[in-house]
Amino acid sequence: MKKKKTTIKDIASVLNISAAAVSKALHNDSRISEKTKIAVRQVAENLQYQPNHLASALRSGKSHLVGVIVPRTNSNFFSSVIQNIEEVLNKKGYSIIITQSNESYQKECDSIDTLLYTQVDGIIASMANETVDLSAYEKIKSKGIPLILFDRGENDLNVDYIGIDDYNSSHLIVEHLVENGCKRIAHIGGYKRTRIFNNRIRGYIDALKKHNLPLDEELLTESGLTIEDGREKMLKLLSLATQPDAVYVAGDYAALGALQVLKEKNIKIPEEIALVGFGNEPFTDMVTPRISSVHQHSAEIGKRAANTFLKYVGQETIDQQLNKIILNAELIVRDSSHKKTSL
Amino acid sequence: MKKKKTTIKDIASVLNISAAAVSKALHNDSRISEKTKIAVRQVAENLQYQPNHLASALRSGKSHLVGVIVPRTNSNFFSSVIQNIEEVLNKKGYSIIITQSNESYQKECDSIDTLLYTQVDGIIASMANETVDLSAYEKIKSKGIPLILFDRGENDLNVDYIGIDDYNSSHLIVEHLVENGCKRIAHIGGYKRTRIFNNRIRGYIDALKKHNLPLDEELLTESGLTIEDGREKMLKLLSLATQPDAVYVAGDYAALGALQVLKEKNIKIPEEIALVGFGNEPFTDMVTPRISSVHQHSAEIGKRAANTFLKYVGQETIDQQLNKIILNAELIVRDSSHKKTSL
DNA sequence: TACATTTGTTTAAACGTTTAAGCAAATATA
DNA sequence: TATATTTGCTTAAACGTTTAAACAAATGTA
Repeated sequence: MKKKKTTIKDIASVLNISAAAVSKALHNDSRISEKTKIAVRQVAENLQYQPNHLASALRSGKSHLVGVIVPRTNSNFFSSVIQNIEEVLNKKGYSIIITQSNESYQKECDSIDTLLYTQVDGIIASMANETVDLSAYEKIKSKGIPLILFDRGENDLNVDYIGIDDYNSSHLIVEHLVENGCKRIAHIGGYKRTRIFNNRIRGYIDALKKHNLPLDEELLTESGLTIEDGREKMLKLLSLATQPDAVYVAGDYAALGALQVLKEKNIKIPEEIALVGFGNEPFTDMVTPRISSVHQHSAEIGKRAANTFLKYVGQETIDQQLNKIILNAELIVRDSSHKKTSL
Repeated sequence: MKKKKTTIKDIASVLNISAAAVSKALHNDSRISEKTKIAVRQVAENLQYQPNHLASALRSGKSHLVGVIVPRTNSNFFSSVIQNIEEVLNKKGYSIIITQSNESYQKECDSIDTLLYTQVDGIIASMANETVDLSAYEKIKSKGIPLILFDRGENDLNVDYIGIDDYNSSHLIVEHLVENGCKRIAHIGGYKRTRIFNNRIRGYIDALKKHNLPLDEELLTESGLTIEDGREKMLKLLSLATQPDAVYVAGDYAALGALQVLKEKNIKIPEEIALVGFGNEPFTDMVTPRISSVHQHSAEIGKRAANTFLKYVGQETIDQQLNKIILNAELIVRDSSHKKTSL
């Protein structure tokens, strides 16, 4: 019952030629006769030959494997990014190894170790919320492996980064809310230590200023942006002496939590309080009322990340720079923020 | 700038011992002195030694990599299964390579080839909707690599399978709908060629019989169960001479499509038509009205699948049997099927 | 005819590990 | 004391490829 795998040597011995000739034939080397090539391919087929990646990768020093680290896969954003990375890389003969950090720094370090151990040719990553210590990522750089960050990145690493213009997205949102007559706009934000959330907060603050709205510290909160966080922060906002008339939430899940609270309290959306999320998760279009949100061009981000990696392959020495690709995000206006009364 | 990676030989030459001794020291071999071990570990640390997986895997014949094939990762069910597979396997020193088939047979075949090429120690898979030709899967078996199927499986392959009791789930649903006074229950099903959907259809038919309800062929449809399919099939049901008073949809996305149509037509749910989905995707609890659905114990399925794989590791000859683990599913009753009037 | 080039192949080393076998020194056993 | 066992290491082969170097035979060139 023990299945012995066919190797290049088996093919060689059938044809009475050397293993090297077989290897070259399979790689279509110009110095091998057409006759031999055909014979080799035939025998390979018959014996169900499957090349051994471990051996070729070891010898050639290229594993043709790329590691992808994401906080989680069950968000539409990340799974779409992954899908597009895979699509681009598969075409070039690369496979990807996906790992989830579950927003845990420890898990992220483990993932990096596993990927380096597996001898990946490159790593494309989006950082966990928790991550502040960059030493694990420095390790990747020190191995001379290309590192590409997307969405959740860090300037200090001086590597390629692909993301959307978070700062400007906040401007789009605030502008939209102001146009709909909102004057007291709250922001349920992510943790400032994560660059993208910091940018959204800065954008929010500057946009308020631009529209001559006062910044009320009570209306600005930080959290992990889970559904539960959204509920909690929304309840807090509702308990204020003067409630906001709009809430801009930096993540769709938290926006959903906020929505639930508003509905439970029978607060009219968007008439009494307008709501805008971030990420354009499919469910924003499914709930009632449908939640306005920001589309992050996940497909484009995935493709760009993959192509950025490909730029480095074959390069002798990898000398990475802080090279940012910033895409314009798009505000998708839906029921939750579109006051028909203001038309 | 070119970073040369530290090998076992580098450590050996620093300490003036053989590479073999280093290897053994790192593996805590009993025949190596404590003194040497400490020295080796110290030097390894200093030189930032990272073992080369390719070399050890090639030599030992074990890659400690497991392939996971799913139709897609952006469904809560699959991502939860994956997360649990990973959790169990990581603890035992295995990493996983995730691939998505996107419900395409061709992509599935490519994935299998890639995984075999990568020399994975096993494959855990859920089949694409399209798949009818099993030869790619036979190939896995013929290589003597353990193959474990979950959710979407196939009896003919005679391998381990983990899933829920689809047949009985249909009974639970029909029973629940009957209890809520429904008499004309439609079923928007998946394609019969996929075992799980076939089982749901069989369960639906038998459950109707059990409750003395007539089977009306008009009320039973097959599709790919996308949102669009759900919309289409629902519209068709509404165009019938006598409309159903309940619809059981074999997938949550299609159920969502059906819900949208019902809401657009201002049909009261569940009073006029009750609705039940399948899969318990998070959004079923987010939409209005919240959709009743079947919880598939994704975490448990993931854990069981991983443990089933682990059962085979180290075994000289893999002799797989059709070994089914069938878990009881759970019906989560929500607004869309709970007629308060019947209380 | 003599030499150069091209063609088609072989040989052998290398990639970084693991591991069976061997061996000398130290320690235990009788 | 002589022999057996254990300890701690080394040597060398192996895993399945790739690839530089070598080489014989065929073909081209002058």
